[in-house]
Amino acid sequence: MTEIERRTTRQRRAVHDILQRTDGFASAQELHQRLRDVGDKVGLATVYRTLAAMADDGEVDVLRGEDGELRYRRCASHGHHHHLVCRGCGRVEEMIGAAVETWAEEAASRHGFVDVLHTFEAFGTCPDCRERP
Amino acid sequence: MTEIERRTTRQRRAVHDILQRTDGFASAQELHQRLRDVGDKVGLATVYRTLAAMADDGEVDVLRGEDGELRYRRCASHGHHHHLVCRGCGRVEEMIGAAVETWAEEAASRHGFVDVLHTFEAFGTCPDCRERP
DNA sequence: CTCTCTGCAAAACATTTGCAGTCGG
DNA sequence: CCGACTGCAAATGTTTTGCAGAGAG
Repeated sequence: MTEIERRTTRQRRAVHDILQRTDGFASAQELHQRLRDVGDKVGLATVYRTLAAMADDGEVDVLRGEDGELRYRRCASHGHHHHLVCRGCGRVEEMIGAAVETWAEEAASRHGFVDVLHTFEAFGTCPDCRERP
Repeated sequence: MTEIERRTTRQRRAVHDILQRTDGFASAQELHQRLRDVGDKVGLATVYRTLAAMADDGEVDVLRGEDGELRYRRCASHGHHHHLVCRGCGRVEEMIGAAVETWAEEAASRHGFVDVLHTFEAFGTCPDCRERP
């Protein structure tokens, strides 16, 4: 799946563009719908394949929502960081904290684990959505 | 879904028991299979419904595997904690650290978010599995 | 008795895959 | 031209749901 030649196609560009115009995370389904709304006809399967490829190449961030759905986002800050996602509007705040990283690494090595990757996601209600539920 | 009366049935007990005899996390599918192996006939749907109810009542820990599958475990330590799961054998180590909690809460309130829940999962390779890949 | 629980089959969903046709380089 | 890319439909795999009957209290 990795290190394969990628061609530049209309649909590839379309997915890339829609991702560029989208703040926060969006699922493949949502992106497909959004493309459809804009008039770009791209097959759902292609959206999935393209996103998978982009994620593979590290061009997009991926996270799994509370419901298990995969969500993608244009990769802005390339460093390792985590997210605070609003349940209501999907707005995303970034959380950067060396503390967690250190803690995770320390705990991992204490148990002798290697190749450890971790995910941290926080879901809550943002100020705006709190006012009008 | 919450605060509903729960009845004590054979299948309820069966699920509870199998969970009790299982170390680490297991998916609903796995538990259902295990029940079948033991001779306890319980419908798959019932396993799902029961696990959901138990999770709802805080009787079991729930975590979503890397593949998005939900996995359940008998709730040992009732406090809030996180997991270090071995990709190879599924072995689970618990990680307790006030630091993360504090950090998460602090970050959440800094952004004005409320009702914030967070998940942290670490996946790696344990010492045993490292030796024989 | 009453109301929750169960089983089974069907449905709902997100995601993947097989294939024949398309098209970038 | 060649092989990667696409669309569509069909397949997967997990989780949910509808409904009639069973059983706990």
